[in-house]
Amino acid sequence: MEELPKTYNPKDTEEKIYKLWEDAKAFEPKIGSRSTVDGQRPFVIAIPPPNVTGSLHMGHALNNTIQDILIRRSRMKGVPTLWIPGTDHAGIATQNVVEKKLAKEGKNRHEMGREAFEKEVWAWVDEYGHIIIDQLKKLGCSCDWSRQRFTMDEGYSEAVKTAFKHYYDKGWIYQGERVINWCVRCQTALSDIEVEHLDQKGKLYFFKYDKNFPISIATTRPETKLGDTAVAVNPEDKRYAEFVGKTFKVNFVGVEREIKIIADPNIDMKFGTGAVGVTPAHSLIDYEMAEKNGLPIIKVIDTLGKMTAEAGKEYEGLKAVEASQKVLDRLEQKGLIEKTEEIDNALSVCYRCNRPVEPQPSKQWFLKMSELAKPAIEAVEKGEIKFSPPRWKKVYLDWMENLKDWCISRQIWWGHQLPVWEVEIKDQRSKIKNTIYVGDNPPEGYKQVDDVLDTWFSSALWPFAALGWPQNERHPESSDEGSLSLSENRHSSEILRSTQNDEINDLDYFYPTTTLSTARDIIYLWVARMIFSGYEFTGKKPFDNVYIHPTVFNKDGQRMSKSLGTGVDPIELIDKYGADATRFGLAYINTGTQDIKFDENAILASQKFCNKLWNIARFVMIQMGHPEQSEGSGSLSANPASAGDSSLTLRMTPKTSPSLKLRAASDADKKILDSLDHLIISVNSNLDSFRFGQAAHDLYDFVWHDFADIYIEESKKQADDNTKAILLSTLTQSLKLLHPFMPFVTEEIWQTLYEQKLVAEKLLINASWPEHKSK
RNA sequence: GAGCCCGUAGCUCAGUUGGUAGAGCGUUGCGUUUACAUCGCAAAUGUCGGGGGUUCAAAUCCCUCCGGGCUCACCA
Repeated sequence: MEELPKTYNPKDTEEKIYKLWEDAKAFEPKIGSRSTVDGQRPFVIAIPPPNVTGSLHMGHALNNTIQDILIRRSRMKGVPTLWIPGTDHAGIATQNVVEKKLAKEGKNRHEMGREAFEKEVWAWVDEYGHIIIDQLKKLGCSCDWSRQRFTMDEGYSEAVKTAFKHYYDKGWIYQGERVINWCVRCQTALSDIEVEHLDQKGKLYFFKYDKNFPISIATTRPETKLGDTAVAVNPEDKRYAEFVGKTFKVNFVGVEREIKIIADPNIDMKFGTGAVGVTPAHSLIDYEMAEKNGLPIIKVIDTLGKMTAEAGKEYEGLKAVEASQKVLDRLEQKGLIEKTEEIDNALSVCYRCNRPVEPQPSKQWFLKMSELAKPAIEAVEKGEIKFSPPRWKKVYLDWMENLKDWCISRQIWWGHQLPVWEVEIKDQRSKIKNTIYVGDNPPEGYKQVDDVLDTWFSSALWPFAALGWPQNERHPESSDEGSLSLSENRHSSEILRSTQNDEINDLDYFYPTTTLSTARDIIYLWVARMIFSGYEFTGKKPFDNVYIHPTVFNKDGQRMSKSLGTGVDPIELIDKYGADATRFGLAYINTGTQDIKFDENAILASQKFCNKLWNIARFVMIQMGHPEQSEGSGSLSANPASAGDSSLTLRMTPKTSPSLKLRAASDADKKILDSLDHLIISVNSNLDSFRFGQAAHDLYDFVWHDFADIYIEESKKQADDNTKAILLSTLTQSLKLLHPFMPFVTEEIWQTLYEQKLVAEKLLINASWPEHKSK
């Protein structure tokens, strides 16, 4: 063992230490028997699988630091602990990335065809999909990499098909024609929550369709008015009461239309003119009104965002914006525009590409939500699943209680193709489409539908599918048929731990998981859907706790965004300050609020803190090993003289044992041991309630001030064996408590302590976690 | 329109059950004594957004207003 250098250098240790853990298989829980420590269930976290296309951002860094803290502490407690990692295929996001790459090469997916395109994406995933995983390792994440999953590996795809068939057989999946959110850029349907609303200034135009029409209307999108088939007014509105039920023929900017006046209680009499032009084809609400009132539907904008033939010859082929201007010009010419107002408007955009969403009538697949929502609401209401901070419970419930059916089909190529095969059977009168769900063998002549499932459909299954559902599911009646031919499946065969017979498998042993830690913006997209999926497919909750971590903004309070250049790259922080400093700093600033304005100083302070700890260790080791060591005498290592002293080794039992407390000879001794006791209590209770920042503050204050500034200084005046024992014990306890936060330095120091026989356990990662016994 | 979060030292933020304001960075002065200059000691700086209320006592609980941010919602 070399002498410890004066300053801690992360670059010398991080890679080496990570390898040490991996070689020791320290991240892989043993599932040999059913018994667990103190009857406790295993502690399990299923990582929010990052997109394969992703690279680590601050949110990831924070979230995965949090998870690793929980995981490492649990492991040290002696509880069987699993952190299961993986990546998400991220349908639209990944397809967009690959399409962009192809565009640079002058190719596009339509020319190359679906099969070739999918190959391209797989190649892309093989080449770049590991990047984010490597970055997680750099951060120090102690995931069990032997269990790593991908939401499109074979076993997982099986899970998706099984889930789909299950819903379909229950009659909850149906195909329907209705107005959905359509992204003109991504060329696919989106679900309601995949649409974001940007506040914008807009213009509200007041006009009449033509001069013979009795009612003025107001709109922000004149071109859509070409598709109007009605005007809706509030039934209470006396101004228009006389017209309700009548139909007027109009010539609207050169296009002949019939407009019926209808009454609808949702119309706000105070807004605009109190009369709304109803555009059934391009507005979700208007579509509903049209259905109620039997209105015709005229589609005037196509899936590319251009005007259709139905919009009229003059407008056909124009982009929506162009058509809008043309309509306005025509109205102007005819003197039909009454006024224009500036208003605040919400522009609907795609959450993946930020381009405007164009509502379109379209035939899509939907999942009925009413039944699924019930147990998911109840579980959270009754506290079976707990949100932390608790206010997110309300956010979750508000959404769940107003759930609409989920549009699950997407018109892209990258994803789980719907396990639906169709064939057209010719009837005498007409053609009838027969839809057949197929597990394995679609009948002759059937063709699989093109659509792919929403990425979140597969993410929703994550906690149990990642653990081997449905293959690992127990079927008591027919257990050993082995009909699943998984032999060719590389991934699945690795994953299916002990599927056979009475041996315990991962799903049995590790599910339900314990804690989910994630960002608030995917409570609906992901968390809610995992909850109802969990109950539906396993009959159990997917996790006990949901921890919603703060959002990390930059110093100016702006959202961190790569494209806007407002982000901070955590990998750069790791390179600059070390992984431990990055982690500790993130934990340190994760206090009460739900927003973090990121300040790099926190990482800098943590780097200094790592160094402080390092030098405390140096000091203690010098005390232990070289009582009379002279300046510059070289190695700290080969001096087992006092280290080998058995009485001293005994004192090294890491718990703040009462025996050690009794030795508190001086006030300083007493004080440091008391403080350590309090620290153990506070760190444990803070971590139990997800108060990471508070735990980090307490650790920082104790180690730096109570230990280094005060006790170490005092210890210099009372250099007896008892003091040494307290120094060493305080150090080892601090290392243990800090290990989940700063795994690398603490392990590195521990290794030196071990080599000097100052501690008994070989790896800190396996050492026992300090608990306050008297409680 | 509904809901949520925040407003404490120049900056970024702590301040679990109410009890005479704290840290890091920055600023000023001193300091190389058995680890650490990525250090130590000391110092300065706050009407705890404004106002009202409860209380012996409020940054901490209640009300209200102002300011900043977020989310949901069928205001065309």
